[in-house]
Amino acid sequence: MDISTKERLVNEGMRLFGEQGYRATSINQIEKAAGLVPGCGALYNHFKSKEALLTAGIDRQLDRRRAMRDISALFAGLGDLRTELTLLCRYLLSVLDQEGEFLQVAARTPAADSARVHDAYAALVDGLCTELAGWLTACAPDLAPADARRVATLGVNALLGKRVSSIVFRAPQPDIADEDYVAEWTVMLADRIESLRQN
Amino acid sequence: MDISTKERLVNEGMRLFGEQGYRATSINQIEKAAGLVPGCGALYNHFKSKEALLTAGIDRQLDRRRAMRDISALFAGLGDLRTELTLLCRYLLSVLDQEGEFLQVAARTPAADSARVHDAYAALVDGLCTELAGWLTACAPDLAPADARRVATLGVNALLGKRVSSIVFRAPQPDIADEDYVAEWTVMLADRIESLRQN
Amino acid sequence: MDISTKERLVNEGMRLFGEQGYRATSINQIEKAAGLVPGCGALYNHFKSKEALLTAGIDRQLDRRRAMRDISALFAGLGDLRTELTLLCRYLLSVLDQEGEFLQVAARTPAADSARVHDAYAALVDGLCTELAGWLTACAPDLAPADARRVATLGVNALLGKRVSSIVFRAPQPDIADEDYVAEWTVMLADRIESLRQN
Amino acid sequence: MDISTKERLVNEGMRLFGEQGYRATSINQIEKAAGLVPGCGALYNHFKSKEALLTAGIDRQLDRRRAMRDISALFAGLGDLRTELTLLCRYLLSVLDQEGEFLQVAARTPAADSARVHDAYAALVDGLCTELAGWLTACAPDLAPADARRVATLGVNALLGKRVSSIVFRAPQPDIADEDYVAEWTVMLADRIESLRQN
DNA sequence: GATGAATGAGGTTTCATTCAT
DNA sequence: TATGAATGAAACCTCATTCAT
Repeated sequence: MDISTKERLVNEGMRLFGEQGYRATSINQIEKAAGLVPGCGALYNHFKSKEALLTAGIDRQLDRRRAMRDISALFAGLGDLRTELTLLCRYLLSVLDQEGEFLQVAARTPAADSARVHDAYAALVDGLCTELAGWLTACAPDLAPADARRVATLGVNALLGKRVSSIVFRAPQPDIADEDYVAEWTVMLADRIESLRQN
Repeated sequence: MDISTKERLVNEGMRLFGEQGYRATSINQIEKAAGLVPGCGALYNHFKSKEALLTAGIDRQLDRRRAMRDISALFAGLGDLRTELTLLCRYLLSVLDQEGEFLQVAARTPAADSARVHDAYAALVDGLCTELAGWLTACAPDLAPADARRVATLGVNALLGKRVSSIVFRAPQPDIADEDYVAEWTVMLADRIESLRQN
Repeated sequence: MDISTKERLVNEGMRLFGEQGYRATSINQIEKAAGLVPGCGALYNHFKSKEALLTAGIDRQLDRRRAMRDISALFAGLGDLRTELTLLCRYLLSVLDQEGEFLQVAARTPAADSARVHDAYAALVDGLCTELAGWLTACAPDLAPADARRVATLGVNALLGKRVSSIVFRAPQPDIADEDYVAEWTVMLADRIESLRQN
Repeated sequence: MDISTKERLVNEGMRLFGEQGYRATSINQIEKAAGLVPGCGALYNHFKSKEALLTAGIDRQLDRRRAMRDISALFAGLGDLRTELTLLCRYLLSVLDQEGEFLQVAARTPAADSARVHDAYAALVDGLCTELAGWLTACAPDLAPADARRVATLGVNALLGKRVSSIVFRAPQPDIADEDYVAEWTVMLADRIESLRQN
């Protein structure tokens, strides 16, 4: 029920890193947000340094991601390509949404400040592409691996671009509803896969 | 050959803002990079404040963008949908590459620091979508505007996602060459448009 | 014996503000004078800003003044007008001497820097005039209030002018000893009051 | 008709020194107020340094004061002590008003910044006391010089206190009109002088 | 005589961190 | 575990002054 001080520090730290960037966020701000008296370095009772807090936040995000992995396997075998693609698209979007805070942090934290952040980003995107490619292959076994990979990458990027716009750049694309976007995405990928299978 | 101090300040400022973020970049760094003695506030002979330098940089980027606009009109009328789409895709990627520094700055500058930055981002993406949608409509006049917009947004996002990954998150997707990506993008959009025209 | 850092900061701050003026006094100077390492912003552990330090100093002065108030009541009822006036004159001078540091600060701090300082000054002088006028009335009940006020104001100003010269402008009037000045002041006011009573 | 740049610099410099203090006033402010482009050091075409400008301003004030001196001689010989004292009181007040800007500068400029300022202040007050004492002696030749000096000093201080309150501390004493103050001052000094003559 | 640019010094304030309590 | 205080470094920015034009 009670949430520990350490956890609160990670929560507020990641939130503020996402909003303002790592360098632009002061330890005072984090302490204040976590309900501690700012300026007293209470954070140092829980983390060795500011960077250690960031690392802990990233690691927590990686853990969460690992826990979510392979949920997409549940969607397989429904038989209908379009239905499965729709579910998968929604799944990918929800992953990106869950990673929204992390995406912000990664975007606002230059590689010089934390290599780990950028490794985690690369792993995230690569993981999603691999996941989607694997699913495409599972669902259309006669697809060439390179083809699957190419289509999957484009599919992931199309979703990533949309979410990055709204989450990182805070510029949502309000003229197109998520529903319609998912539908369009599904059609394009399904058509393309069917077209590739025929060759 | 001669490049004015003011221009050098904008150049180096935007470069550093892109690399490190606005807040994380110090005026000393910018002055040093521009060949001035740091710590003397020489920057303030040219700009009222750090934020004014950022604003000048954004405005310069907006000017450059305006100058590039409508070049895509040159590609129209080649007759072959796939050829035109290929050119257009390359054009969009080159625009994003030219805006790379700006994308970095925008990603690393929270809205609280500069609303103008985020307005410029929204204008950029919206402009590209509008441009692409307009081109699709010109090339397939029987396309419903909403359809064109949807396809265009997805197309732009697919490119944006790719470039943001490499430019902002410094996580290129090296397993797929740009050429192949362009080809895939072209095929998917062309197929989709042709499919939409038949209805 | 022990005097807290916060108190030391107020002490030294007010002393330096008095000597040099508020704007001309740097926080480094104050920190150094208070025995802290300058340039580290140690002052900010105790005060929100430079202005907060000034405000604290003014408030402390106001407190001290309140504590001194109405001591003059002790002098009343001696029966002899001249004796009482002499005591009162010495009292007023001692108040001004105690407020010497504050007078310096007020003189050297333009209203734009701190309205509170100038309010405090007005309250001080007005308080002294009121106090003296009240005493005159108590000691010569048939005096018209306006007459008492006028005489009191002139009496206070005559002392204020002398002390401001020496304290604020550092130009003492060494040709006349304080004792003689007090005597002259007493005679002039006593004569005037007696003259006013007869009408 | 045209007022030279140099003169404008002295005018605006003294005005700003009076309002804000010497240290708190920047050369940029003075240049801007004088209609020059700030930050270009145009002031240095006319004065060797900021302090030289202050010195020039003080010297100009001293010149003006010298030009006014001995005007009081005009009032002598009217025969009526009270009439002459009234005129003299008005004269002294007008001198203080004319020196208002200088009084501000002197109050806000610590001695460390300019010894000349404080010498000028001492000379001003001493001059006024001497002038008044001389006039008292001229008008009542049987007055002991020490008596005259004492009364004169008190008289000058009573006016100085009033004007310093309003000019330097910006705390006018609005409950008593200048007219009434002059009348009270006249009566008190006249009574006192007459009383001294009888002994 | 006026200006744009440069510079060393220093202004107020914030920051990450440490330490005694 | 939390806090108040201290500190070195560095942030943004201003200042007085100089110099070439």
